[in-house]
Amino acid sequence: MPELPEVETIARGLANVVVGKTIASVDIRLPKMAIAPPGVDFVRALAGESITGVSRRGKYVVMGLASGRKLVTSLRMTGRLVVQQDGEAEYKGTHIVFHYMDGTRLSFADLRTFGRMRLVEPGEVWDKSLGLEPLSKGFTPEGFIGMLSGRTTPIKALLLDQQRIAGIGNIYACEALWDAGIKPGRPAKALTKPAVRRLHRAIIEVLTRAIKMRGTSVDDYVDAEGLQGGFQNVLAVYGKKDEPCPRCGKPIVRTVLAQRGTWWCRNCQR
DNA sequence: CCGCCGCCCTGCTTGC
DNA sequence: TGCAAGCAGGGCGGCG
Repeated sequence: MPELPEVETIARGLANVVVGKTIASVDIRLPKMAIAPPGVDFVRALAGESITGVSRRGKYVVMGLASGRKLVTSLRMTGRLVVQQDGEAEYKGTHIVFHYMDGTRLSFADLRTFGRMRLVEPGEVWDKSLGLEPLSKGFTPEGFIGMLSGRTTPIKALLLDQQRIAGIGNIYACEALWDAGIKPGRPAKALTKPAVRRLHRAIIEVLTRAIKMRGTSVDDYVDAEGLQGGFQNVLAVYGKKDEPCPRCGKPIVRTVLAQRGTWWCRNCQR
C-alpha cells in the first residue's frame, strides 16, 4: 500500500519520464475512477495537455499541467501508476490509460478500484484537509508535542490521521513506533516529552530511509517504472508476527488497533 | 470539534 | 480437494 515513501518514489520516477510529454488521448475503462469538476469532461480536458511537473502531497501524486490544472492521484491500497511503452503488456486492473504523443503511455491500474484520479482547476485548493508534511521544516518537535497534548486517542491512530500529519500509513506508523520504543495503543497525551521527541525523530528517520530504499513492496507496490522497492528487506516489525524483535529478541505480536493490524514488541515498546 | 463505524472492492487465506 | 466465508485497509461520509 503506497504511503509517503512509495508515493515520493513514484512521483520522482514520473518527473524523470513524463515531464514535457503531451497527452494524445485518454482511455477510461472505469468511469468512477476519473473525477472532473462540474461541467468539465475529463477526457476532453486532458487531450492536448502537457505535463509540466510531478510532485507529492501526503499520499497523493500531483501532476502539474500546462493549463494550470492539476491531476491528483490517490493510489489507496493497490493502485499503480506506471509508464510503459506501447505494446508492453498491461497490468491487470488497468482502468485509465494516458497515451502520449511519443508512443509511451501512463497506466493507472488498481485491482481493488479504490484509487481515484481527480482533475483540479487552476488555483483550486484540493488539499485543505491534509495535515503537515512530516519531512518539511514545519514539522517540529515542539509542534508535535502540541499536536499530541490533551489527546486521548492512541498514538498510532493519531499517526494515521492524515488531517494532522500527511503521508504516514500502517507500515511506517508501526516502524516509527518500534524505532521510538513506544507502545502503539498508548494515549497520545500520555507520552513524555522525551518520548514525543524520540517519535518525531523516528518518523523522519524511517521515512527518509524508506525513500532512499525506494519504498516497501509487501504486496502490490511498484514504482513508476514497474520496479519493486527495497525497504521490505529491513522492516523491524511490520508483518513480523512471532519473529524476534531486532532489538531485544522477544517475539513480535500482532494486535488490532483502530481497525488495523498492528505489529509491535511488548517488551521494548512501552 | 472529536471519535467511531461502515462502506467501497478483489484476491488471498482460513476452515469445514 | 472444493467451496464459501472472512479478512485486508485508506479515505470518506454519516452519526452521536
